[in-house]
Amino acid sequence: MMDEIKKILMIDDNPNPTADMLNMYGFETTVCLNGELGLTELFQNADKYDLVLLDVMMPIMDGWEVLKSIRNSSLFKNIPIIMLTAVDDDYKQVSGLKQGADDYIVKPFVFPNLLARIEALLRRSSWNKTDAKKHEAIKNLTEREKEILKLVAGGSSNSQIAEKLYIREITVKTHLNNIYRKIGVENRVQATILAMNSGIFET
Amino acid sequence: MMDEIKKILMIDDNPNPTADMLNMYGFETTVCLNGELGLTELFQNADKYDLVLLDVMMPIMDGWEVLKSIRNSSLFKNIPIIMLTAVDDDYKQVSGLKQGADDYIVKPFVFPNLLARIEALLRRSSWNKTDAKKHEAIKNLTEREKEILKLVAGGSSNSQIAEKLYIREITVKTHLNNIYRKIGVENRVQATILAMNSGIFET
DNA sequence: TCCAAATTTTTACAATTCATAAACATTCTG
DNA sequence: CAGAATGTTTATGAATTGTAAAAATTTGGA
Repeated sequence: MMDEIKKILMIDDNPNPTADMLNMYGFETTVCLNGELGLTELFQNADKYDLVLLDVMMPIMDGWEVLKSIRNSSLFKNIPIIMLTAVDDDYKQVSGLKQGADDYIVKPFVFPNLLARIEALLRRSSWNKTDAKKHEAIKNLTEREKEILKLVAGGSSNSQIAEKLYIREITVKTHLNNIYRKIGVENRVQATILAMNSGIFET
Repeated sequence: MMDEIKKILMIDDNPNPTADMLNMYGFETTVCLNGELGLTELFQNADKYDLVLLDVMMPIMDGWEVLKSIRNSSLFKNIPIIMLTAVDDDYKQVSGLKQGADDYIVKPFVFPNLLARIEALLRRSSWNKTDAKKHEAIKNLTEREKEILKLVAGGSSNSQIAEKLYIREITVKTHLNNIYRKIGVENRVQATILAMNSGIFET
């Protein structure tokens, strides 16, 4: 495997010059100027980012709320998150770590300090985009495939699925094999687990 | 099916005379004097109760917190809950309904009023103790069976499970069949779904 | 200790699901 | 319209999973 360029999602209404500096140091930094945009960007590109930089002080939706939303998604249980706290508020920092931040840094900060923390976190992080990639893959299934996956994840057998969809059982099998290949799993149980965790069937 | 006696869980630090009245009207009412006891009782007898009466004004853990805890459990997504609000606080009532209460009644109330709401709710409720029974059944599996179910719900195949537990694959199959029978499912996907929702593997 | 019950393991056979490859119809898109 | 993507169908062998009955082991109480 090659060492890829690490991608950082920076959610901050005032990201400069940090974002530019990070890019100069070899990262690829995407900036979102408020929490909602940040969440949308992250959720829509689940397999893209290696780390999130999250500012606490933002209008509308503050960093703690964004943090909670990210961690509430089973998809992002492990993505590294560094909080940028504007004030040296010990209580909040501790509660932030409790809520699932991996580290925090107090603003204003010295850039090498941030850099060191980012690199340390990336080094020891177990965050692996494989799962996220699979969730992405689920979203990219065709409608028919999603329909079938949904039924599988509901506990139906192939023959029951065939009956419900008015197609042959053998067709179901073919679809399933395509699904397994596309989402990178080996059998229907793994597909079920992925489908349940992906949450795409809630809408 | 016979019409069984409906069982009510009343979580209230001052349940009289309501509980007695309900029993006189043919319900079987269990009283818990605070939120924690109530939650424990409910969770330990997941397949017992048909409806929860929940007082808002309680020391330590108020009714809204209890409500949240109940609804947070995937097991009790649908159990009917009536909140007993001590003050006519519109905001709280609305937010309570939003948080998952099915109805509320303002204290002090006229008993027939409560009775009517309970009966209406029970009539139209889709709450069905089947799922809860299955979750109970999972708890009652033997250690070995739980171990195997956990591995199944993790996506392992029978041969992988056999390898991990140092037993024959054929033994795994037998255990699985016993598991299916005990928890009332038909195949490993259904067992997986149940296991994931039961949450018993979090401890 | 000894028995009975529960748990765990094993066997043999039946059924379902999976893998692979190929063809063809339909729908979507530039 | 042509090409691409999607959906359906077929066929066959391999692998995995499910069913039923029974033997071995462990556990707990009389």
